[in-house]
Amino acid sequence: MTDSLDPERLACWRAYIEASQRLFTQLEDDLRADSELSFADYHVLVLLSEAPGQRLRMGELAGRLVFSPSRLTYQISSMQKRGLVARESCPDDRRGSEAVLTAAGLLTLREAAPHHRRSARTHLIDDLDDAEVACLTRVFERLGRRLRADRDASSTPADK
Amino acid sequence: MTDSLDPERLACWRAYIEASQRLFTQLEDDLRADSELSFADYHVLVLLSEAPGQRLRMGELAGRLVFSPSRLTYQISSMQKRGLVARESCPDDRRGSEAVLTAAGLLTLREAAPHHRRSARTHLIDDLDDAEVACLTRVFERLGRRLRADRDASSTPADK
DNA sequence: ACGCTTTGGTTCAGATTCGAAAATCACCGC
DNA sequence: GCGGTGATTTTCGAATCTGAACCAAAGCGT
Repeated sequence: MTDSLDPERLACWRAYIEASQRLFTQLEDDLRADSELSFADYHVLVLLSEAPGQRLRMGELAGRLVFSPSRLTYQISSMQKRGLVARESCPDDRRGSEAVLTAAGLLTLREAAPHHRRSARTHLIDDLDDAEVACLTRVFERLGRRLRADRDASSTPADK
Repeated sequence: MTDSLDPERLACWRAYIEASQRLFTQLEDDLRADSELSFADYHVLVLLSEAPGQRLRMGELAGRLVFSPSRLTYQISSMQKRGLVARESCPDDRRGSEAVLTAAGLLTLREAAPHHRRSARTHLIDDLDDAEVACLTRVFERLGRRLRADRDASSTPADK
């Protein structure tokens, strides 16, 4: 009762949820249509390609992808089988390992990128005016920061 | 090259993708923490509870949930096992069947709703000012309409 | 009424995902 | 240096999801 949403905000919430789910599935479909990559595959390739040395620790990658640890293991194994990434054990910390982008992976990414960008643009980006871009950026960067903080806080219960 | 995104829009895109993924997983976790429902379960219950007669055709449900047909079958079967919904064959069209909300399902929904609303509010909604709500609503309703239209168009290739 | 195509749903096999427990190694104080 | 504690990743089993094949009923033309 006391915590019901007013109609405007309820409509906002629902529109966001539904459209986002549609958009994510559409992006998946597009990506699979003109490359051999899933959205997750693509995202991994992008992150690695931008990382120094084109390599990242598993934990770091999982954090940025918002993947559970076990999902990341499966994901990387799958990409490893297809030759897109390699797994190397970390020199500094022998507990950890890191994913490294291969030449084939980079090539695949360069191949897929234009298609994906086009897909992102036609489905959402080109349809936004400057004010909307500014608004979305502000909202979602704030949201991302907060959710990241929440997660860190709950994993580190250094409270009180 | 010619289709690269300017930095503002790239940042916008990435912030949206990452924050949304975080938000969706957070909502799942919250929901599971204080009820026995997944986000999909909850969504099904909401749609049924608002439908006339608290019943919906499978196809209709699949369309609104953005689920593949087989996924919906699985989803409903699972909820049926738990007594949240019942399956009845449609009188008008004997091919079809419809999902009906049970008393237990309605009760479960009423139980879970306040928690979920609270979660939606603390993670996103309460953090938005009125202008942002208006902006998001406008953007995502437009996006939803367009994606729905795209999908209908591709399934009905009544072109030319 | 009879074939043919289409539509609404399900089933099945296989791929993907998750959570929990285990394995591996690092770090710290003694 | 040794045992305890913590961090990082993998393994394992169960749950979920997908696409393709399938079935039964409806629609349509003849």
